[in-house]
Amino acid sequence: MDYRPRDIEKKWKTYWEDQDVYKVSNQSDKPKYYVLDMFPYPSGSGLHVGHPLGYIASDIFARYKRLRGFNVLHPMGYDAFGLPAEQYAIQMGVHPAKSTAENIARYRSQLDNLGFSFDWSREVNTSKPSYYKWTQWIFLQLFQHWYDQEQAKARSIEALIAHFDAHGTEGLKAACSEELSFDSAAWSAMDAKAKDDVLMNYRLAYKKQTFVNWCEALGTVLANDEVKDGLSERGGHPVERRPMLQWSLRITAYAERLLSDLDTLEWSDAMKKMQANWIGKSIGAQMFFDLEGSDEKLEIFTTRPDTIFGATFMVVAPEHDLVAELTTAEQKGDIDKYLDYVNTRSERERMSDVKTVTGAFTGAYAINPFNKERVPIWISEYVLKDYGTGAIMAVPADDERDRRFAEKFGLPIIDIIDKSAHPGATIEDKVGTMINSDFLNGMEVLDAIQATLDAIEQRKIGKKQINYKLRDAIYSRQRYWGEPFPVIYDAAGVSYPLKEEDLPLELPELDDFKPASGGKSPLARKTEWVNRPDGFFHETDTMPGFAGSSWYYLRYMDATNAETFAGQEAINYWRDVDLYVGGTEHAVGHLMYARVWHKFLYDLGHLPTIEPFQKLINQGMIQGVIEYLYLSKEKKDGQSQFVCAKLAEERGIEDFARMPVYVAYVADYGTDNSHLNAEGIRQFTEWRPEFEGAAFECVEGTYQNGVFQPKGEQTEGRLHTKSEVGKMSKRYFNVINPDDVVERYGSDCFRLYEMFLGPIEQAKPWDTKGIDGVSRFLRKFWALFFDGQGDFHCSDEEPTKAEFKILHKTIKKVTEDIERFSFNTCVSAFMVATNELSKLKSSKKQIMNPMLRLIAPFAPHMSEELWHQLGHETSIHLTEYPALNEEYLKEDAFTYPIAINGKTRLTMEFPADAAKETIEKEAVALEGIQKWLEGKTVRKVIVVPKRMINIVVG
RNA sequence: GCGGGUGUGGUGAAAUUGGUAGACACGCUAGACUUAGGAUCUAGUGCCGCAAGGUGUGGGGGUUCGAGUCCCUCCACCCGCACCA
Repeated sequence: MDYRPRDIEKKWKTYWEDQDVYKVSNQSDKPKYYVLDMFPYPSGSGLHVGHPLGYIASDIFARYKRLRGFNVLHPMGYDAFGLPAEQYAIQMGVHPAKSTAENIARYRSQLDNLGFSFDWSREVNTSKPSYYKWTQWIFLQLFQHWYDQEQAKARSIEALIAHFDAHGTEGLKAACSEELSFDSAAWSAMDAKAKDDVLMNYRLAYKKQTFVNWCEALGTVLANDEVKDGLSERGGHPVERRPMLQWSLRITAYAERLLSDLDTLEWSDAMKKMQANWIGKSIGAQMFFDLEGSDEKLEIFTTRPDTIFGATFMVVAPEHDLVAELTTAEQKGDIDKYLDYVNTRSERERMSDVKTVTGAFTGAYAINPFNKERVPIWISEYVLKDYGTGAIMAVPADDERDRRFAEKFGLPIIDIIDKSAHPGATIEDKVGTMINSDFLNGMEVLDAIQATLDAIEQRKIGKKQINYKLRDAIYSRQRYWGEPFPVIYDAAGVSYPLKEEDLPLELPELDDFKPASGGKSPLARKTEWVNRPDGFFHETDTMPGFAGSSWYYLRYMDATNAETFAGQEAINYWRDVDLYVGGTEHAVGHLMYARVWHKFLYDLGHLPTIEPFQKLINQGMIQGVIEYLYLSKEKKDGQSQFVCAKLAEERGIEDFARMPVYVAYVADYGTDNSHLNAEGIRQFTEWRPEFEGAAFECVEGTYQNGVFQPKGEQTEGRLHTKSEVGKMSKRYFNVINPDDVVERYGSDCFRLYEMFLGPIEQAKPWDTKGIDGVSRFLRKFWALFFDGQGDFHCSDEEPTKAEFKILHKTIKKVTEDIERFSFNTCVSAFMVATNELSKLKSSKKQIMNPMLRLIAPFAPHMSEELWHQLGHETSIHLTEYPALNEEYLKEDAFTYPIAINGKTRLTMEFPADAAKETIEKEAVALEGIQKWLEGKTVRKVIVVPKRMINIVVG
């Protein structure tokens, strides 16, 4: 019988489905294990060979754990709300629900092609009302809770109101937008709107006027992690800072727990660092500076209070609330001019240009609380509104940026730290002895910091404070394709939560998805929906992409529950995700939000664990080869001219050589036109070396939405390329569809090959060449079961010791390697075993039966087929993992490498239990060794049992 | 600039605690078979050398009987963050 992977695979796929082999129950005596993949956003271009890498690894692990006796939850679903579907809707007029459903169908068929053991009965789709009902429900919980810093947990708004009724803000320690102070009488005197505003100051989901990342091209605001280098992560459009009334999540309330609980997780150090950096904890002091001629105080934050005597000026952010008040009449011109300049600067410019020193003097002075010196107050964009208090004391002697600023504007610099004892120390290192610093003189920096902190608290001019870089997450999107907010407003603008029984608040139908005017969501145009019959108004913003993905792993535990987001029993059984597999691109976004939601639900008593994802594995990206094409045209003067340079400019690509290949219009290529499509466009989905330097005729043009539009006249030129390893993407024409590979080699081969490519966490370019080796291996393995006539011939004969040894060596190696997620070496181990068994012409049931169970997680179809050929009636995937018997691994002898001065010269076999002395004596006496010892003295002989022998001579 | 990572044959890579560097594959070379295949099998394949031998894990230095592995230093590339007070 020949190995025909596609026939086998279809047969067993149907069998598994019919038998519900991968269905998992929430009740079991077995220990639980939860293996989760980051669910995909079903994009229009389908899966490419890079996507399944993590899914294959997690599937192998899930199957392995199942065989080892665990009740394994291994689900899959779709993150189905999002921008691309909506962009597509705007362009093509297709409803996002329709295109999303089509994309999901395509993803499903691609996933089904790869032999995954997902329990599809638990599939989630974040855009379905039955799912987003609970996204809205969790949002309402966030809306109706606040964070009590004293108890370090979320508490109900009712408790907060009770506190206000009794004590006002007295004794309240709460996470809030700004510190408020009122007594109970003032609270009860407030009208509904005022009370609503106060509560918004504390709610974990709150609405507030804030500076947000506005993306004009997308017509919506974006969260910080959705902005990269001042451009939107999706689409790469410019983003600007703009004040807008927006929903936010008070994730900063959880900053400390997010940071400290990282210690409980098995994540890579890199991943923990990324999270820690994003949280950005720093310990320092809050300090108040009196303002000359004003009752106001200027609040600053510093991590270096010890440098207070070197503070020769203050800098506040241009957007700081006090700027207008601080500015004196004669400085108003300068300040206004500077503010105009700041306003013209895009976020992008601001970020890319951090070297230029700019600023303006307000004319106002602050008073140094320690030495009562007058300190001028400046504004500059290097001080950020969002961090700390948006104001600093500048110490040019001890801070690089302050120094540059002082030098540019001629401000005084007072040396305060003597670093002469620390030659290599940089300006920012916390070492040295204090000078010119009054009571701090002579102290070491670290002591001085503590002494200053004490003095600050003693003099009541500030206090020790902890600051975080983490910002609250902007939670509003001015889009259609997202979860509607379950919040309504009355005519006065007071907000009310929808009742739980009114959930889900379904997304209304719309036929035009373009944003409404004035930065409003498309929903705002549907006035009959916005204006409710009861006189209230709907919120028209929708929730961001990360809403649905922040808790989907909980829904899988009990995916069809209509009463609650997941039943308590199911949650208490599954608890948390044991293994989470996904890309690093979610290091700060998704993983941070999911952790906050988890901790919040834990606070409310819905979850038994403090963290959602115990172990995290980041699969590396599978890259493609990008062939960039450029055209050169011979000019009369002999110099070549790059025709594409102009095109590149139009397309906003700075480096012409980085242009994707498809822009070329090749009218003729020698006599062979087979590489041209119907329009005569060469889409270089593969590159042939002979194209390099080939002459051709071309016209310039653009390529949009699959249509080439020629511009300009035909010219002659030459073709040049440059290749580079990079992202696999539709726009580079380097996408390889797993379906094509599977069709040719089978999905077992595809799975094995993706694992064989290298370590799971490493990025690597896809190269189909090596797959033949894996394919050969599978056929060789298959052939072990059949004789020369193609008849099944696995015998009942008792295996030899050598055969048992091959089996158990492989069991040991594969088991250890799976446990450390080293799947590439597992595949090697299978190859080695197969090569050895082939050589022995071994085909015995006692060997092949366990061997099949060992390889089953990797090659589920083939192993199932052979398992049934061996006479079994039930699925191999429901059996037990083969047991290791170390007895077979015991060696009678060991082949020692014998080295002289560390260089291996020859090898010699000794009995495993040979005494050190015997080995030493015999090794030195060997003829092959003696010739190396001539004329030299043996100084020492090192014998490490079962390792090596080293003879030291001199 | 800061933080993290990686550097090993022509290629993907392996070497789990310091102990025979290059397992396993791809590719290449030679050969066998042939119902001529995208098939299979055999042998070889780090580099230099006919060989003996030498040499070799980004460069330089160190610790050690012994270093791809540990320490110092420099270089290159990749990823993340970036005026964070």
